[in-house]
This record gives sequence, structure tokens and C-alpha cells, in this order.
Amino acid sequence: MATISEVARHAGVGVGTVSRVLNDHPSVTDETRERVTRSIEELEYRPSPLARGLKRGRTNRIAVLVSFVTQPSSVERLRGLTRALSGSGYELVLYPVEDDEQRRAHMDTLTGPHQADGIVLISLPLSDAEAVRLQQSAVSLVQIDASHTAFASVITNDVHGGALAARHLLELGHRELAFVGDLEDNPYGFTSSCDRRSGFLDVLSDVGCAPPDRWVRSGSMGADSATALARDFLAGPHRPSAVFAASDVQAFGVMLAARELGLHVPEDLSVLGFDDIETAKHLGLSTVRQPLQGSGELAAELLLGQLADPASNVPERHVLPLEVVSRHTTRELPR
Amino acid sequence: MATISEVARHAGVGVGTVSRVLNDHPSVTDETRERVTRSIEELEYRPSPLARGLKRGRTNRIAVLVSFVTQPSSVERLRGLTRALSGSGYELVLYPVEDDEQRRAHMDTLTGPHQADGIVLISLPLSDAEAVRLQQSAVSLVQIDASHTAFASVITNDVHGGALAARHLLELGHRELAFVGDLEDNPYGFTSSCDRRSGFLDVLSDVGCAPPDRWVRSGSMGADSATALARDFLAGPHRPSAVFAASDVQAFGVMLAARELGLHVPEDLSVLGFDDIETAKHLGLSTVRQPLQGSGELAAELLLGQLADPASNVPERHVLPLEVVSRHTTRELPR
DNA sequence: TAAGATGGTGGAACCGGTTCCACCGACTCC
DNA sequence: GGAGTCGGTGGAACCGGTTCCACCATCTTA
Repeated sequence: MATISEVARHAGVGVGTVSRVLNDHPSVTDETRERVTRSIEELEYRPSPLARGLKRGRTNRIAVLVSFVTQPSSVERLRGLTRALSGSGYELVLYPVEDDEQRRAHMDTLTGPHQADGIVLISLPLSDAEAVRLQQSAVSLVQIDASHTAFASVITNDVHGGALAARHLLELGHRELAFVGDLEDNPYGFTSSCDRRSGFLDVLSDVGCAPPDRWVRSGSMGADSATALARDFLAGPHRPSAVFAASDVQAFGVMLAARELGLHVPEDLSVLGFDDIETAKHLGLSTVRQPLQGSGELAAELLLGQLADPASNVPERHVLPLEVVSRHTTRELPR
Repeated sequence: MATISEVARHAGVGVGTVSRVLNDHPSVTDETRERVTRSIEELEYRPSPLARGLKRGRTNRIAVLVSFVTQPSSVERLRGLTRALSGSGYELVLYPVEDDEQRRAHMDTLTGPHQADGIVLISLPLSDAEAVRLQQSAVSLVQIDASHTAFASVITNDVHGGALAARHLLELGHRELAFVGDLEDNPYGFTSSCDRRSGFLDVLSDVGCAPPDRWVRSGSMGADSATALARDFLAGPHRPSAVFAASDVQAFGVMLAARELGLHVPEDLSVLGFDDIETAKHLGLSTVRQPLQGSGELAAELLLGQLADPASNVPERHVLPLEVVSRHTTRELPR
């Protein structure tokens, strides 16, 4: 594998000149540039990102911390990120977080020298202590689905989303409504599920349709616990006519419970999800859409902006719009 | 940010000694080691991976090339990879491939110096020319769902999988069978869909149940085209009693077509998928399971083995088992 | 024509580690 | 007691780039 000095010797110039050609420095004559370019091609030379990074103090890498395993919505955000990052010259290094210890270990790594020029956090709220350390290490950082004030963030209004869900189901004529969501004290401090619930319940209370407690349930993240919870209140003689789930995955869990009990969706039960992950479209799930891929794209653009011009770093909140997408799992009740 | 020479000065030793402490070299007295360790902690020193990599000629990075956007099954393989790689000391750099040009660009990058110690290819068959270049660059490589003979691979027997699907549906009493899969001439040269189809059709022919041509359909990857194809043959007066889809995503597409036409699954139509992606479980889809996460884990282990002991590099094929998982979308036909 | 400005170029120093070689003191052995 | 061995250590050289400074040829200006 050729090095820059071999290229220099081959072209009969100094290493500085080769470096200038590589970096499009203007003060090289066309004739010299041409000769160097030819040598580069003949020797199939490619510069070492390690050596370059060491000298420049930059890595051309963007670290993405994501609780990868548990959340399909995170995968969609990641897709948006990869799309917006492709062709930017930055590489994407994945730091999957499965538990709190991994999360700490990754944070520790990333505050070290020469790790990444920028960081994107997906659905991982920052503690104040972490925020301070990250600020000291002077790295650019953008949050998705979390919003510590020290850094820019891309979020949605979950309370509003819950309210949208409630109003949609009310408009369809439903009055007997249930909710299935995540536990409040989950390992990472997400609040989105709770916010969606309170937005949902507030609207219902306002119109006098507050559901009984046993129709408002929370379990650990994932479809399985949603199935168990829904089985519980769908089995009884008096059951809700519609269920709002705090995520599409949980909505699938509810649908599975319904199927097991011989209930047809949407004839016997309407199910409304939240997120609009790709499978929701494939399966015709009605849901409250948030722009998942869009959140990744926006985060990437913000980060690239900060990296291109560090002075422009304002820790602004970007609130993305929500919208109800009505597909085949909700239906209007006959009066 | 402290450097190794600052640590050396602070501890009153030479840089060599600090380096030896960092790398657990035995010839350091406990007393010196202790003093250096204390200085490291006091200065919050962390070594630069760039400098280390430059000198050692290794990057401690593993590159994963994956056609990320189109395939949920690839995401599951990626999960297996991340899990097996966590704690290995290697970082995972993602190279998402969206088109052939990106794929070439990434291949070109990765054959350069100091890029990655190992490469994992997910569902991206290698050309001979690429294989030669990769061999020259002396990088370790493991393929998943592709099997160029030059490198180790983790695969399944797709023909066998198609046969399993056929036999399962026959056992349930179905005789009127349809197939939906990918186009043969897809951009990346996948053959899995075709192999599954031929395994499926061979068994059906053997028992005299070969379906008519209009029940054997192929479209571009994804649920949408599957919906369109299925709508076509499900709408007619004479329709199949069961559909085998070459992937779970396409099975979802078929289910959506059924729902649109007012057909209930499995009462009016049995649907069998292939892959067993996570959503398949959530939705109770019957499917031919291949160990997706397991494929990622095995690939990671193989790669780590090669990296730990380059002499052990044998380009072996590892064929993973297949199994029919019967859930709620297939049912036994009454006689 | 001499002095100064200018643009192109070569090469040393440097980024922050690892590794090898030289050195030193202590210990062993004849 | 002197030669040889050995474990521990310091520091220079090196990995492969970038960048700055010095230098030179050419051109401008007095």
C-alpha cells in the first residue's frame, strides 16, 4: 500500500506538494497537479484516514448512540440519519445501548480524544452531569426524541399526539376507550409514553369519557406485555370499542390479543398506534404519525451544519409535526 | 486533553513505561505501575485511538456493509452483529448501501489503508473482481446470506426452505397454492427468493399440485408490490387457499391485500412467510424461520476468530437450520 | 540594475501513540 | 572480585499524513 512519500518520489515532487494536491490547495500549478494526480492513480494511492485524522485532530466520524434492540422506531430514525449522512464524507459509527452500563461506557469513550466529531443521541435523555462532560469535550451533539437544553434537539409534542389520538377516536364515535403504554420508570427515563397517555386522558376527561382504571394500562416496552395487558381487559364481558397504544409495536401486541380472543379488527375493536413505523403501513395500522426518518434527517443536517460552522451552534429545539393516519384498524361506529 | 507524555512527566517515568502499563506489558514493577495508574486517573487520560491505530496498523473497527433501507431482515442480522461485537473492543462502522454506486464506493474505500480490520457483508453477493481486490488488501471478511468461495459465509439453504413451506401447507390440507416473491434480476443479484420459489414449486409438482402461472408471481422487493400482485389473483372467483411469500414483509403485503378484499386470514386464506422477523412474532404470522440474529452473531464470532488468529482463516460455509413456525395466519383445511 | 514582492515548492516538525534498542543496577557464578 | 546475565526503564525512531517556514525563480517597480 503506497504512502504519500512514495507518491512524492514517483512524481518527482515533495510530500507537501502531494498533500496540497490531495486537499485542493490552490497554489499548485496545473502541470504539477496533473503529474501528481497521475502518480496517485498509477500507484493506486489512498490516504490513511488515521494519519490524516491524527494530524488534523478530527476523525470524520459521527457516533450514533441508540437503544437499538428494543425499538423499531429507532431503526427508522437511524435510516434517516444514514440517508442524510451518505455522501457527507462522515462515517457513521454505531454505539448500540442495551443497558445503563453500556450507555455509561459509551459516554465515557466518546468524551475521550479523537473519538468522533459529532454525536447523535436517539431516545436517550442526558443527565446534567453527562451534559457538562460533553460540553467540556467540545463535541457537537444533537438529540433526537430527548431535549436537554444544552444541546440542539429534534422532538415532537407527545401530549399533543395523545390528544390527537383521543379526538380522532371520539370523532369516529367511540366512547369506550382504553390505553396501553410503557411503564413510567423505564431504565432510560423516557417520558413519551406518559405524555401521550396524559394528552389522551385529558381530552377524554374533558368530554366526560374518562375510561376506568383497568382500561388504562402500562407494561414494559414491547409487544408481549401489550398483548398480556390487552388480553386482560378485552376478555371481560364489558370491553372497550377502541384501544390507543403508545407505540405501533404495542398496537400490534393489542391486535394479537384481539386475534387470540377471536375479535376482528376493526369490526369488533378499533386499534390506533403511535409512530407510523414501516410495518404499520404494510399492515394497514391506523396510527399517529411522527416523521421518524425525517427526525434522523433533520438531526443529521443540524449536526453537519454545526460541524461545518461551529459558531452556528445554537441549542435549539425543533418540534416536528404529528398527524393521524387512518388506515384499516380503526372504523367509524354506527350510531 | 492529556497525552501520554504528560502522564509520563506527571508520574516521573518515561513514555515507554506508560505505554507498557496501558498495554499490560509484564515487565513493569507493581510500584511503578501503581504510580502510573494514579497519574492516568488524576489527569483523566484516555489514549487516542487514532495515534494507536496509526502505529499499530490496525483500527479496531469492523465495517458492516448492508442494504439497510430495504430489508428488515438485514436489521435483525445487524442486531445479532452488534450484540456479539459489544465488549469485543471493536467498533462497528455502518456502510449503508442504497444503490450500486454506493456499494462500489464503499468497496473502494474499504480496500484502502487503515479502514477496517474486518468486514461483514450482509446480503450483498461479491463479484470475483471484488473478491480478488479484497483478498489483496488482506482484510478479514465474512459474508451473511451470500457465499463467494473466497471468504467464510453464513447462509441457509433456501431451496430447502421453499420445500419446507410447501410440505407444511400440504400437510394442512391445502392444494390450491400461490407464491409471491422478488424479481430474479434485482439490482444486487440476490437469488434467495428464486431458490425459495423453486424449492416450493418442485415439491408441489411432485405431488401434482403445481399452481397455474398467474398464481406464481414476482415483483420488486417490498410489501407494496406483493399487495398489488396478491390483489390480482385474490380478486378472481377462483382463488388459492394459501399463499407462500418469499419474505415476511411480502407476506404482510399479501395480508393487506386480503384485508382490502374483505378476506379474513386465516379463515378465508392462509398466509405463510419466510424469515421470522420480529414483527412476524408480534403479529402472529406463520413463517419459515431462519436464525436472523443468530446469523449476525455467528458472523461476528467467525470474524473475531479470524482477527484473533489470522492463521485460522478458512473460507468455510456455515449453513444455518430452517424451521416452520406455525402461528395464527395458517390453518388446517377441513376435509 | 538592484531591491522588493510574489507564487510555487521542498522538507522539517509535529500529531500521540508503540516498539525496539541501549543502558543501568543488581544478582549470579566461576 | 570481575565477567556475564537479566529485569526494569528511558527515549529515539517511526507510523503517514498536514502545515508552516524557508527558499528560489520570476516578475514588478523605482
